Amino acid sequence: MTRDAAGLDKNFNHQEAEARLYKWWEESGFFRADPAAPGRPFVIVIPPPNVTGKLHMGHALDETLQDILTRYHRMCGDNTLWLPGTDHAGIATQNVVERALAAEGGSREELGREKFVERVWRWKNEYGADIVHQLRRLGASCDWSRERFTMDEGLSRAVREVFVSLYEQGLIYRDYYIINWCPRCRTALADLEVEHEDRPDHLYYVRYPVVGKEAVLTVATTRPETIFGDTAVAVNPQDSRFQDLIGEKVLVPLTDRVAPIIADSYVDPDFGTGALKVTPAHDPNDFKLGQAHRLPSLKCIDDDGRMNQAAGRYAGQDRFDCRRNMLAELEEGGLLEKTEPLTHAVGVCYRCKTVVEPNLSRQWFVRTAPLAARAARAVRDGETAFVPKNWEKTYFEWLDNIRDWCISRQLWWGHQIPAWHCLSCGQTIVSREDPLACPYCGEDLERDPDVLDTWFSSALWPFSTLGWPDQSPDLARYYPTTCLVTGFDIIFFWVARMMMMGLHFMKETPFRTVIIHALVKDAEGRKMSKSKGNVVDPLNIVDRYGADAFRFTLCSLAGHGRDIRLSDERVAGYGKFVNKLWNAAKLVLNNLGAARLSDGAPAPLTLPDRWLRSRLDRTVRLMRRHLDEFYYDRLADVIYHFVWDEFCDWHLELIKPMLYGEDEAARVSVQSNLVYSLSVLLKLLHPIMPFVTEELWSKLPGAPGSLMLAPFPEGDDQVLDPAAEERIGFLMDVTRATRSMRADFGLPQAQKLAPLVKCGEPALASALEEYSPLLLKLMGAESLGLAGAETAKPRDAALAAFPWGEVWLPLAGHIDLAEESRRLEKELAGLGKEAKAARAKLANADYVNKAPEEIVEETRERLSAMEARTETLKRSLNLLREMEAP
RNA sequence: GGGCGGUUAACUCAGCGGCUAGAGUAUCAGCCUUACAAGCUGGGAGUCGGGGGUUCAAAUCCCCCACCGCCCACCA
Repeated sequence: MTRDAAGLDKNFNHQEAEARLYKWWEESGFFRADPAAPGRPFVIVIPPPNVTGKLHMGHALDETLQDILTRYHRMCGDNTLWLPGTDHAGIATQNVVERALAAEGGSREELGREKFVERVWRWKNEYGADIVHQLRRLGASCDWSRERFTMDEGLSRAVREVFVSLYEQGLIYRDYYIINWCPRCRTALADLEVEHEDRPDHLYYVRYPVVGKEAVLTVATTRPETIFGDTAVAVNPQDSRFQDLIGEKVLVPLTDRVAPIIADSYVDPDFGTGALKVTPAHDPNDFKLGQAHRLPSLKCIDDDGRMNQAAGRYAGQDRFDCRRNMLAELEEGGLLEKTEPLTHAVGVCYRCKTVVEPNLSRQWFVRTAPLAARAARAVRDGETAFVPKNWEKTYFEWLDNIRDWCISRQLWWGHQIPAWHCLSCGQTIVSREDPLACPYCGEDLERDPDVLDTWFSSALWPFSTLGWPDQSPDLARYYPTTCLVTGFDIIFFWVARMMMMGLHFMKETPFRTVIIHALVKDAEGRKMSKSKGNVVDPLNIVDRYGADAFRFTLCSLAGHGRDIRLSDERVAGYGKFVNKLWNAAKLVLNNLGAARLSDGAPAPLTLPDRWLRSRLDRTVRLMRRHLDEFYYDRLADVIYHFVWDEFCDWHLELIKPMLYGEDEAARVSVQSNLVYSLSVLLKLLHPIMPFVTEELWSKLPGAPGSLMLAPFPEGDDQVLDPAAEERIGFLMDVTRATRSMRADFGLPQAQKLAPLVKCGEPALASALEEYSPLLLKLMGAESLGLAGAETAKPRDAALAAFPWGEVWLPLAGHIDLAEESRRLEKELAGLGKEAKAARAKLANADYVNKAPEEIVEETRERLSAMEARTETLKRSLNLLREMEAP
């Protein structure tokens, strides 16, 4: 590829530059944080991706938003740390390795616990790094020297310390309870880990003969197989239909057991038959009823989802096979009254979608009430704020209704619970150090086989990664963290639990701001999923359009909504933006003369330069505001339009004549402003588009070191220049009016024009005189004249009216009178409508009296300007009519 | 059952009490103007989901309705 004088290729070669620049940044240690360094801390801990994961759009969005903040604050001179890492993802990872084993014809049971865990570690070390390397492709400026893993030694120590402390404080306990059980994963699940899906199903009406009476009690159930675990039938005590049956007994169908008929107000008389079968071992509600009425619990389904001995001859059958088979038997025996279709919510495992089986078992729980109350209070008191704020309601909703958290999992991959059970005396020991023998009786101990919920260790992430429980320098300097950036799907799973643990153990909120972003959907708004085949691979986008274009796209889409629709066209559009920037820089860099950035900020001399500096300053302020308030979409919008519209379309075009001209003083002034303003643009863009900006920075004469470490621009009242903005605004009006009239009259580009401007304001008129040469090319004009106050508009000239005056375009021989009349009439009509509305407002006494003074004043000014323009247009139109008339 | 969003141009979205409701894409017309045709210039395009209310003023605030989506939930 050919390079120009400034050393720039024709286009930005993102493939080559991204790899090279990232390597340079990383090797130079630019990402590394130093707790001993000065500066206000700015800290983000990454939401750790699962080691099993491949980088998907959700990560890409999440990491991009974090990197934008990180790079911005690093440039602001803050002591910035973005701490990366991965999560061991208990069930997910175990599933992956089990599948691999199965493919080899093995199983984890065959291998045994120790060997299996070794095998998972090998898998993790081999493949777990994938996602971490993929993050680098996006330009993520994480401090890789601090990378952590939820099962590394330090974090494991933190987990153990937390478990033991909570146990000692009575906030962790072990008990029999009905929990959600996944028969496929063969583990308990927390309530949160159960997803509810509406599925079409059936309601079966089953007859329970009443013992010693002719009566039959019919019960409606969706799960007839649990009949084998029935230990009562319940009715509502108010229900007149069943008064004489309360206290009697029924024969449980297909068994030889009898069960009492009990009364409880929980039963809804209007559902089904008003009678409810009670299976305390396999239904949470029934479990409660069982406790209240001291009913026995009878399990009829085993941990693998098969019926047990309680199911008699159905023992060993899968629960759903059993259902089918027993229904046939009920039918035959005349015990099935009827079957109705029913759609209801079925709980399924969030990992494998298997229908969960509520199951009575002994598990470990966290007593959440006190922790949750504190976590809610921290947000109510403003110690932590959500952005956007409305997510706080969701957060409160969950915390205020929280139930105890089941944390034990019957898996092998994870943090094994530090509890030992004495085989002899039955005591349980929970300890920081592995005990050798039972402290109560001296006999042998057996370690509790269960591991902890993956989210238990993630809950500690903001402080465990910084060295806790040790009082490390990192912990002292970087806790609490500043921002947490994540999707709303894990507010409960993760955010709320980090709040609980952080507040409990660190006595301080884990982060000041929680930035909740939308979820990335496909272009049609559908969730991306493998089964739908609509998954877009972020790395494929990066390959095709470059990380910068991709990041800019994600930034521009990251409004405060609920979902983000990613389309290829959008990314392609921002790819063009990268190209635009590249080319603008090429123009600048190839025409700088001797100007160097190290010469310092120039004193702006020419009007276009003063204008640009002023506009740039406003842009800097806006960018900072949007960055500080996390308005990513506005951030992208502001810089996009500044670069494209103001810098490229106007400034560069305005200064070209001076840049290429003979006047050396003007040229040098323009050049020094160019090198300076380009440098500011690159800084502003860098957090969003790190690669192309760094590459251009390296070509900027006199630009020191890496752009990553350059100071982010600040607003400067000295360069705000409203007068320059007004003058350039006026020159733009003239230019646009002329262009527009050319188009309206269909004049070819080759046709040179000679517009005249009539302007009563001396300051503007003098700007026109001075800078009209710069405009000629933009308008395709050969001359641009200033009409004196007494000059009348030539009869054959087209007209454009402005608050400051008029633009006339003499069109001898070209003017189409009818066309010009149409133009003016259209303009007048629009103006008339607007003026009418303004007049109506001002005629309204209520408006004049009640609206704020400045609003009313503004309306008055607008109206008088409109009236002046209307007059001008009318005069011109009358003139035309006279000419048209024979 | 409870809660939260959304409905604005052909498409994707922004605006959330006060300039003639904006942008990108798409579209139409004219241009290869020595940074960029991945470009330049000009234009067209919207009863802001429906209905009611509050207000001097409503896309914006309140109520009702319709449709779409999401989350939470132990009615079998």
